[in-house]
Formats: sequence, C-alpha cells, structure tokens
Amino acid sequence: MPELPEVETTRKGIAPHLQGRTVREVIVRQRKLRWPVPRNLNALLQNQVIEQIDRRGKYLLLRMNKGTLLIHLGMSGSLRILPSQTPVQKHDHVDIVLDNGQCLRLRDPRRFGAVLWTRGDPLQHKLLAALGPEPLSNAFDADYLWQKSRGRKLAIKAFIMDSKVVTGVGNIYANEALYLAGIHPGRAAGRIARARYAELVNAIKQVLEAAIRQGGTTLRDFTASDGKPGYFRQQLHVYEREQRPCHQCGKPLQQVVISQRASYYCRYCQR
DNA sequence: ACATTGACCTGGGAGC
DNA sequence: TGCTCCCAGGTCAATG
Repeated sequence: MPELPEVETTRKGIAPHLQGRTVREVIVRQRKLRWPVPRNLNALLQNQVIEQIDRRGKYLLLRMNKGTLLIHLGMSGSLRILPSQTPVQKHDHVDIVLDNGQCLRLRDPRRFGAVLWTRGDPLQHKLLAALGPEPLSNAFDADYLWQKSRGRKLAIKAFIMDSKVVTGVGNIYANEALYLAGIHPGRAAGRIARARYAELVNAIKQVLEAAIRQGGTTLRDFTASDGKPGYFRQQLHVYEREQRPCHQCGKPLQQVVISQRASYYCRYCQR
C-alpha cells in the first residue's frame, strides 16, 4: 500500500500522540511478518520514553531512550492511534500501549510489513544502511541520478524504484513522475540525457510533495492514522487509467508490464 | 556489478 | 453461491 507520501502522512499523524509518552505495554498477536517480530518486544520497550518519530524512505523510526523501533508497512500495513480498549479486528498484529490509555495499533493483512528493534544508530541497521538518498533532500539532484544511471540497461521505471538508487518511490509515483517528465517508462536508464534527468528529478519531488499535501493516495484501503483517506488519487494522471484519455493530448493511455509491475504511460507524450 | 525471478501473504473482483 | 484465477501502494534473497 504505502509509498513515501503515505508513510510520511502516517508519521505526521502519529507523532504528536507518541512524542514524550512512555510505553506501558506491548501486545504482539502475530509475530510472523516480513521478518519475525522480536519475542521479547514487550520487555524491550516497557517503560521507555518515545522521544522522536522519524522517517527514512518507507521506514518509520520510533526513537526511544535505549534504541529505535523500526516499522515498515509493506504493501498493506497501517497504523492507528486508538483507545487501548478498542476491540481488535482481524489482522491487528501489534499494539503499543501508552501511559495515557491510547495505543498505537498496527494492522497488516498481507503481513509484508516489519517491526524490528535496534540499538545504536538505526541508520546503520542492515535494512537501512544501503538505502539511497531521500528524494526530497538536496542530495537527490540531476547530477546524482544521471551519474548513477551511467551504464545501466534496466528500464528507467525500475531504476527509480530501486531503493538503493533513491528511496521511497513506489509504483504509483514512479508512473506519475515519468509522465510529468515526458519519459517512456521502458527506456533504458543509461540512455537518457542529463537534461532529462533534471526534469525527472523535479517531477519526482513535485509529485511526492503534492501527494504529501493531499495526505497520500487512497486506492483501496490506505487510511491515515485518524482513519481518513488520502486525496491525491484525484490528481493521478496515469496510474490505473489505461484506455482513458491522456490529460495532455487526449489519446488513450497504455498499460504494459515492466519488471513485473503494472506501468501506465502515454505513447505520444512520453519518449 | 548488474539484471531477472521467485518468494512471502491475504482479500477482492472478474469470470464461469 | 461458490469455485478458480488474477491482481494489488514492497523488497529481499537467490540465481545467472
């Protein structure tokens, strides 16, 4: 489900409820996620103060006094702030109960998400250490992306969805950014000029920023931590719009599969 | 080093 | 109603 804008929307939603609170109890109902949830999570977290909530790519970082809880939402994960007595539903796997009677509840039907504990610098954790730059940071610019693409033969769409190249760009926003930049999603990454990478970097930043402003994209089931959907769907130009008219030229949009993922584009506006 | 594929899961919709 | 098949906001590990 969530790409960077949905994770950032979640972070903004939960942070005010968590910051400065003490963990009273952790309840784990299902340990089998993408990686096993630590057995002793309750013992690890109990009585710790949640100091700060950060995001790195699609990971949420709950920084506490003795370490950091890493949360990844996978394809179908969501986090809610609820009164801790709220009856659990199917796929509610983890509760972090706070000292004010509220709890942070993870729901994840497909269980591709992750909840991991790490001491020391969380950015050095195995899963985070190799991540590429944040797409909204200054480190992510035309020079970086162009340099990185030299000699690469894979499709540009797969290239920008590679978390080692840039982190946080998933299937929706890769499609949208390539449309805005006028680049065909199947074009080899190494055969795109530097000037076009400048367009692409701008498009990625703009589409992510706009989506964050709208609270993310709800296609099927994404909700923010308050249960509300994201409204960026109304501004999608190509994603899940095959056969519908291109917003620039009016001709029907195409759908193809690139690197096993559905890809949408305009054959006339994207080269 | 790079590119491709399979694997992990459940739910919802289409088609019969 | 119910079965089977296909698809879905991710990404790591294994394989050439």
